[in-house]
Amino acid sequence: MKTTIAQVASLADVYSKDCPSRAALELVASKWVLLIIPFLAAKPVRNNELMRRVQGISQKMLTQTLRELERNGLVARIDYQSVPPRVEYQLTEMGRSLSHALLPVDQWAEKHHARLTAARQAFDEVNADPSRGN
Amino acid sequence: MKTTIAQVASLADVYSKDCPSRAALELVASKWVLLIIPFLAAKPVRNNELMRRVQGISQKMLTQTLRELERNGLVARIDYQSVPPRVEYQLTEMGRSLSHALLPVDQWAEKHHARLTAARQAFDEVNADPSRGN
DNA sequence: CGGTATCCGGCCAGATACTG
DNA sequence: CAGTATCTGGCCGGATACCG
Repeated sequence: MKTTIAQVASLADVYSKDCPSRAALELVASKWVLLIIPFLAAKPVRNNELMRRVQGISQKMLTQTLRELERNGLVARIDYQSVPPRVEYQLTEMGRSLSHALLPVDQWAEKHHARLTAARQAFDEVNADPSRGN
Repeated sequence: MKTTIAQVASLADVYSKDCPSRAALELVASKWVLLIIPFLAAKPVRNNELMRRVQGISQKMLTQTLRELERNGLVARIDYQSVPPRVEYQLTEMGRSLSHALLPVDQWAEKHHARLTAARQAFDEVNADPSRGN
């Protein structure tokens, strides 16, 4: 698997300022989307479990993200109309196709984060504030 | 190619609030990174060409994004020290591995944007502001 | 050409309180 | 349990002007 010039050349729309595919890209360019979509790929999940498993997300951001994903047809919201309330979120078919694209990104982050940190530290050391003078 | 439960279960760190891999994910969760990294995969590119091809980006955001990618070891900045100035940006090996993960996301956006738009319009119609009352 | 520096409005997102 | 409503500070990013 190698990125070829032909593959990149095949991309055109996303580089166009006003193409709707740019909007699609911006929808996906979100850390919460990057976490939630692959998480839903395993099984339908309730609001509460997402709150616990996607650490650091607030109820507000969770609802907001899920709503936006539902609005764009990526996630289906299943309300069981029961008491106490029970709501499940699951991927649509289009959502599943997205999870196939996003999972490798998450895996990449887990695999390379140590090298990123090392590179960052090296860079910051070389470019340390010269006004301190040493 | 199908996303399995095992694959998602293999992800752990990114869902942890304080793991560095979360920071790695947030670095990538940017529309400009999503556009610039795959674009550099084809060949080394100059600042000026990026400005023209990545439509809508400002000089400020371009420099800021490239600097952050360079800092994290994903992009190398080649300054030819010539007059007039000539600077090229190219992917490092780690940057190339990232482009392999990001290209499918861009392709997904181009392929599905029409369905996203359609879903959004349908959703907004059903959930139209009820206070208007009809 | 390839950047910096500075200003500033707008929206993002956290905190908090409340609801069916 | 699964949300909504409201307030607010912070920072993101566009616009503009300047520099080697």
